Amino acid sequence: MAFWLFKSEPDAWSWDQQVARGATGEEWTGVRNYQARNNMRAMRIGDLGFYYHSNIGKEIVGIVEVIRESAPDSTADDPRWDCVVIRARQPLVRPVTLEAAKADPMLADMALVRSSRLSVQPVQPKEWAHILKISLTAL
DNA sequence: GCCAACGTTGGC
DNA sequence: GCCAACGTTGGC
Repeated sequence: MAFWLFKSEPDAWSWDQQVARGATGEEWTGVRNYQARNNMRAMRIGDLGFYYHSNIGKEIVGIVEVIRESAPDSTADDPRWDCVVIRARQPLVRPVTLEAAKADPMLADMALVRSSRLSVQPVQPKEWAHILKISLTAL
């Protein structure tokens, strides 16, 4: 199983909206970047991802699960774009901010920290575990 | 609101 | 196939 990170501006589609979709999940539409799309194509059902709020909050707020593998994006007029479906699993015990991630040497190589604008990123298992740990110990 | 970083487009 | 122009993202 692999780990990922999905960025979303809460103004456009927030964690709360994602949660409200329940087990049905939500098609992760709108990605028009090859790298991000390729990351989605590499996803398998059951893979987990962090849900990151960009612009407002700038923090990882929850965990999502891939429930459908990549298929044509219904909002795209070009067949080269496709996307997965994700559902909310659970909120983080406490959000992990970009600031906290940047300050943590363990996360220095994380795509998010390296100021990548990539909207769908891979997360290393060590990074995944470490962020979960921060989320718990930040209390 | 600014702007740096970066991806994409299109003319040549 | 190069590269300038342009658009977008997202932190600050």
